[in-house]
Amino acid sequence: MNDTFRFVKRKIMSADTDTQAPAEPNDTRHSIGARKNPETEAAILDAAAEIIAEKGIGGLRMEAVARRAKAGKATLYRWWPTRGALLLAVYQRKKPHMTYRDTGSLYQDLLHFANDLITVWKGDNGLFFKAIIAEAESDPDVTDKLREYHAERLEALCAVTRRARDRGDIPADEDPTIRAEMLISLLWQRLINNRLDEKIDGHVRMLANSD
Amino acid sequence: MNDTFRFVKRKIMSADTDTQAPAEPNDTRHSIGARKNPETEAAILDAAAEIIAEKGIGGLRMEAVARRAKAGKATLYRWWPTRGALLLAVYQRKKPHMTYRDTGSLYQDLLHFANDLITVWKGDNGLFFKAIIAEAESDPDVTDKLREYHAERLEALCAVTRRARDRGDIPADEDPTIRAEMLISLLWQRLINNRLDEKIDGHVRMLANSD
Amino acid sequence: MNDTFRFVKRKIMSADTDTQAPAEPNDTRHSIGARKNPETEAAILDAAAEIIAEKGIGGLRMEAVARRAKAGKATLYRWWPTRGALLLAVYQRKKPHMTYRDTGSLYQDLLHFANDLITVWKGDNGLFFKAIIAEAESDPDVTDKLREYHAERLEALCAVTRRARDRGDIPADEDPTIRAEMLISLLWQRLINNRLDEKIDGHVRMLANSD
Amino acid sequence: MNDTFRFVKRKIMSADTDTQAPAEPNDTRHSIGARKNPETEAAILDAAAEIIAEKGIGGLRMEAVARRAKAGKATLYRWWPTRGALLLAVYQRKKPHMTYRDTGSLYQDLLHFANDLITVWKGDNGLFFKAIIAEAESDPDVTDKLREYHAERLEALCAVTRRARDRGDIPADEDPTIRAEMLISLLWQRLINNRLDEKIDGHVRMLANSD
DNA sequence: ATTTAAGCGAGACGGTACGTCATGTCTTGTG
DNA sequence: CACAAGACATGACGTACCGTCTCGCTTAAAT
Repeated sequence: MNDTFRFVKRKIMSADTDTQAPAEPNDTRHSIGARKNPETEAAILDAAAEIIAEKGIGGLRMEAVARRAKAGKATLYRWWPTRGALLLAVYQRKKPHMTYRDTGSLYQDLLHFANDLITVWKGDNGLFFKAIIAEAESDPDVTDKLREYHAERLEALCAVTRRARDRGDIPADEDPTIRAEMLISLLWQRLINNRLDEKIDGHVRMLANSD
Repeated sequence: MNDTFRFVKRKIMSADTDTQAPAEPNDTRHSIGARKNPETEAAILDAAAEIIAEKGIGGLRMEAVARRAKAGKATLYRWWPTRGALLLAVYQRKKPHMTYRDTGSLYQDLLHFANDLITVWKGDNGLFFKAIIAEAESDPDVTDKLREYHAERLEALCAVTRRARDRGDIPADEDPTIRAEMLISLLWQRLINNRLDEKIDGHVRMLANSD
Repeated sequence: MNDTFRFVKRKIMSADTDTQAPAEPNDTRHSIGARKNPETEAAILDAAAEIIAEKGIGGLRMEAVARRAKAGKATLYRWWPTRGALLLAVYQRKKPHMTYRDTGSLYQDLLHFANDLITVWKGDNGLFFKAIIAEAESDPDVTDKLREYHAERLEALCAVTRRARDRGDIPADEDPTIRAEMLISLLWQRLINNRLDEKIDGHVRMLANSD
Repeated sequence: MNDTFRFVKRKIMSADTDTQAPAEPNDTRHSIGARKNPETEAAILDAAAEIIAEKGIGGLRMEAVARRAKAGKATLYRWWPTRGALLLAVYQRKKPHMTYRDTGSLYQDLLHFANDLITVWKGDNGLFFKAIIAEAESDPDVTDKLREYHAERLEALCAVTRRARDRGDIPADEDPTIRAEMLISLLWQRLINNRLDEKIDGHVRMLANSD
C-alpha cells in the first residue's frame, strides 16, 4: 500500500457572511487529555451562577451558559445533562455553612439560627434556593435533593431542640423534630413569599415556650 | 413558479392527544360578535386544566392549549397573555373552598383544617398549587397572587386562633397570626417535599398547647 | 367568571449578553396569514442560489440559508424539508431553456446543441447541475429528479436524431435515442471532469456520420 | 469540589454497530515504534469500506471509522486528513483491474469491456465510484484523482480503438480516443442514473460501425 | 542501557449545524 | 370585530460530528 493519497492540506475557509462568526480565537480553553478539565467546570459553574443571579432560574438557558462560559454545548451536557443537575452543582458550591449555637436558651438558639439563615438568604443564596424549590416541581432529581437538604438541616437543628428537651425547656415526650421543622417551614414560606423582612421573634418565642 | 419540487416528507408524529388532534372537524366555535365568547373561555380553561393534570405545569404549552381547545393562538393570547395568567385562571376555577370549624378546641380546629387541606392537596389541587409556587419564582404576577392567597388563608385561619386566644387557650399577648402562619407554613413545606403523608398531629398538638 | 387574572403585560427583556443578539428589528418580513408568503419563498431560494454559487453544494447549510434569507429555520424546513428539495427548487428556477435547431444537418444540429449546453454550463448552471449529480448520490428524490431531467433532455434531443434517421442520415434500423444519449453522456462526463473547454467537434462528427 | 451532584442520565442508544460498540476489549493495537502501524491502516480502511458499503458515502463519518476500527481520531487524521483522502485510499484498495480483450472485432472488444465494467459496478465498486463522483463536486483533490482515473481508463481503452483503426474498422483520420471516451461517458451516465441494467449493445454497435 | 521520538487508543474540548419545538405576532377568511 | 387557522421570525433544545488537543502507554531507533 503506497501513500499516493496522503496529502495533508486543510481547506482555508474564506471569512464568511453565512458561517457563524468564530469570534477571535484568543485564549480559548482546550482539552487536557481524556479527562475532565477543572477550568472548564469552573467556567461553566461560574457562568451558570451569574446567569441565575441575574435572571433567576427561569432565565437559565443551557445555551447561554455555554456561550458565557465559552464552552461547547456538548461539554456542558456531558457533565450536567439537565438544567436541574447544573442548578444543583451551582448551589453545592455556594451552599451556606450554617452554625448552630448553644447559648443555653432555646429562644436564643432558634433566633440566632433563623436570623443567620435569613441573612444568608437575603443575598444570592435565597434566590438560588427559591430556584431549587421551583425546579423541584418538574425535576424529580431536584425534588429528591431538596428533600435531602431539608432533612440535613432539620437534623442539625434538632440538636438544638434536643438539648432544650434535655434541659426540660420543652415537654419530655415531644419529638424534638417538631419545633425544628416548624421553624424551618416558616422560613421557607417567608422566602417563597418574599417576606424575609417581616419580623419573626414572636414566632420564635412561641416555639421556645415550654408549654 | 410552480410547485413541482415541493414534496414534503412529514415524519410520523407519535400519537399524542395534543400534538396533532384533528378530532371531529364539525361544530367549530365562532365569533359571537364583538365580545368574548364564554364557550371559548371555557374550552381553553378546560384544555389547560386537563393538560396540567396530565403533564404537570412544566408540560403546559400555550400551543397545546390552543390546539386542544380548538382555539386560535391569538384568542388565547388576547385573554391570557402569559402562562402564569392562564395558570392562575385555571386555579381560580378549582380553588378549594376551605371550611373552618369551631369545635371549642384549638387542637381539633387546627387538626381539622390541616387534614382538610391535606386531603384537598392530595388530588389535583396540590399539583396545581405546587405549580403556582414554582411559577411564582419567575413570574411576579404569580408571586403577588400567591402572597394574596396566603394572606387570605391566613386571615381565615386566624379566626380560629383568635377564638382560642379569647378562650384563653393561648397567651393573651400573642399575635393570633403566629400559630396560624406556623401551621400553614408547615403544610406548604410538606407539600413541596412530597411529605403530605407523614403525620402532623404532634405538630398540631404543639401549636395547640397554651403556654 | 371574572377577569381578575387578565393583565396584559409583556416582560421587557433588558439588552443582554447571553440571549442571542436579535439584530436590528427593521424591515423584517411577516406572516401574511395562514398561507405561504411568496416573498419568503423568493428570499430563501435567492439565498440558497447565492450560497451554492459561492461554495458549491457541499457548502450549502440550511442554517446559512435561513440566516441569509432572514427567514426562520422552521419556515425553511416547512417548505423544503431536505437539502435536496431546496437544491431542486433552486435549479428549477434557473433551469436553462434549451433550443433544438433544425438545420437539415445532423452534425450542425448536434454541434449547436452541444455548444449551447456547454455555454450554459460554463456559467452557474453547470455548477448547479454538478451539485445535483453529487446530491443524487445520497438523496433518492434527487436521483429520481435527475433521471427525469435526463429523460426529458434525451427525448428532446431525440427529435433531432429522429429527423436525421428520417432523412436517411443514420441507419433506419437504429434507435434514435442511441446517438442522443451518447452525446449527452459525453457532455455529462466533460462537466464532471471539468473538461468543458476541450473540443468536441470530432466526437460530434463521429456521431453524425451515417455509418 | 466533590461530585455529589454529578448524575448522568444517559439515553439508551439505538443499537448501531458504530454508535457504541465496546466489542471485545482485549488485544488492543499499540504503537510499533516511530512508524505507521500497518495493522492500524488496515483496520481503518476496512472499517471505512464497511461503513461506505452499509450507508453510502454520505454516511461516512470520521468518528464512526475511528470507533469501528478501534483507532484514535488523531491517528485517523494523521494519515487521512480529509474524508476525500480516506475515500480515495479505500477505493485504491478495491479498484477493479479491468482486462481489455483483443478479439479482432471492435464490437466484441467494446462489448466485453462494457459488460465487464457493468458487472464490476453492480457490486460495491459502483457505489464507491459514484461516491467518488459525488465527493469530487466539493473536494478538488478528489476531482483531480477522478480525472486521473478517467484518463487512465481512457488510455487503456484507446488501445482497443487504436487497433481497430489500424485494422481499418474506423476511419483512419479519426482520433481513437473519441469512441473510447464516448463509451466510458455512456457508462458513467448509466451508473449515475442507476440505469446499468438497460441494454447497451445498440450503443456499442453504433460505436463499432466503421463509416 | 538509557534516552528520545514517534505512533497509538482514548476521549475531552470549543465549535457548527442539525432538525424539532414553542413563543408571541401577524394576516387572512368566515360568521 | 371576534374567531380558527396557521405562516412567520426568533431562539432554545439536545444530538452528532468536526478537527484539535493532551494524556499515558508502547515500541524502536539514537545515543
